[in-house]
Amino acid sequence: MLDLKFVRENPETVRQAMQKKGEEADLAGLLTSDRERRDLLKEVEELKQLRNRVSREIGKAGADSEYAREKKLEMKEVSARIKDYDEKLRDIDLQIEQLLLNLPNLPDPVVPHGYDEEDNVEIRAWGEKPEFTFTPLAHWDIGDNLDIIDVPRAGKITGSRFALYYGAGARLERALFNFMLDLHTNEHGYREVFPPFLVNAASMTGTGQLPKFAEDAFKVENTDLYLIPTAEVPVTNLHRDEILEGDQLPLYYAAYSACFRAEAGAHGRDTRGLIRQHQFNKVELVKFVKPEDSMDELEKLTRDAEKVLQLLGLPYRVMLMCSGDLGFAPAKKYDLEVWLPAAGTYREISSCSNFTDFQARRAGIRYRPGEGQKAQFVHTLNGSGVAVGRTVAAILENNQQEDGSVVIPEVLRPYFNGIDKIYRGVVPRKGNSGK
RNA sequence: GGAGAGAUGGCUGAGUCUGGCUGAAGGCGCUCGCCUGGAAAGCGAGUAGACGGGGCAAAACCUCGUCUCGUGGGUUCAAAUCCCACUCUCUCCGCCA
Repeated sequence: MLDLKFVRENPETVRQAMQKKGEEADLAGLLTSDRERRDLLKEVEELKQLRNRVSREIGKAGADSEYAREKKLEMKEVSARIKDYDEKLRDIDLQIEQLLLNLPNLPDPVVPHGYDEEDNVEIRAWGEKPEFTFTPLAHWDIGDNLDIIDVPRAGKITGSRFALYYGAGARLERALFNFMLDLHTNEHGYREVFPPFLVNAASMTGTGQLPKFAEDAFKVENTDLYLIPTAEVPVTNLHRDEILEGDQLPLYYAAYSACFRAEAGAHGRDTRGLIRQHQFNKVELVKFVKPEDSMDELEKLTRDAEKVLQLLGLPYRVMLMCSGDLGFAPAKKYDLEVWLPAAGTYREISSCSNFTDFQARRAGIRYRPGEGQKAQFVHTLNGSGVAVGRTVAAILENNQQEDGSVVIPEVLRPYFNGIDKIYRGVVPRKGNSGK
């Protein structure tokens, strides 16, 4: 959310930002309502001042005094008018709130102008794309051949865009999020959080999923609760409506969670495999920082996410999102894209964003820079560290061997009792060397 | 699910029965000052937020006003205080992984 005062004083800046991002919102309506609100406010406050003053005087003069009898009728009238104004004001406040919640964040000046993913800028790339002496299979075929991923039965149990894992596949999923959490908590200084997977509407509004993107979320019937689309939502809302002390910052959190997305509007896209599921696992990194540090913190956060892919030996590139692909809430965003050899493309596996004070203002997350100083909004950041399902896909595809087996990345082997390969029928239990 | 208790500032805690300069006593904490070689103790002063108007080029800040005692409504000239609904927390019982 943008500051209403800022919007009032810089409408042209806001208009340009919307245009750059390709977002639509009723800016003119907002400015009109704001003007109307301030006019109303002035009138009603004058009436309230009058009523307050007279009420005090009635109290002093005594409720049965001549003065009281005379003024009571008059004030009854005033109260009725106040009530009338207050109702109008409440309507317009609500209107302003909604309009404001639908204004996108301002893009950072360094964000390149562009319209879609074609205009994103590659910042750096890492790793060697594997060379195959055979035609590499897609991960869904590998998973099927190894009997570790079962899509048909997940479809029977639940529906499309779900998968279930067996044996080494399930172990791989679990090994990955354990590895990621271990890395970020042990090496990168994040505090582990295990959050609720259901959140209320206020939390969804705080991070920006609501009201604009309601159709992307699963809502639990007969409740106010939503399945989280990312751990970003519960973790960022940890400090909703709080004032943090300046010396507490920066705060780093790492959270594993399942993520649930309706994928409305993605019909027919990525229908096969693990790339686009209604439910997937992810380790999310969330930071609360001082405004002046947030751009540096975004760089560090991105590096922390990259480290996961580096240790897993997965080739990837870092893309700076152009204005048109930036999205609603971020001011600046990097995507990490992992190499998927079967399709011969890079696919997004992590998204690292600086939201500046956009979420903080929505969620009321502030900090006190120093003793006696006025509280101001923190900057929030988050990034996937990283999406687990897509990592499984990337490992299966990049590490596949001609005999159909898949080499387990070195750093994951401790989670596999030392087994170094997944092949059909392998059981990663203790004492099984995998030979 | 049944029964009961509660929600007040950064924290703690009065005020609610008996409505009226109470945005709210006291304590703790914090800030500044005095004291001290320095510190503790002691003493003095200060210490909520949001919104709108005015001062200011603007921020900080100053000033005036309005709102806020879980949330929303009602009664009243006037509500932390009375009435209703809801939310949340705690205790006991039941059920349950």
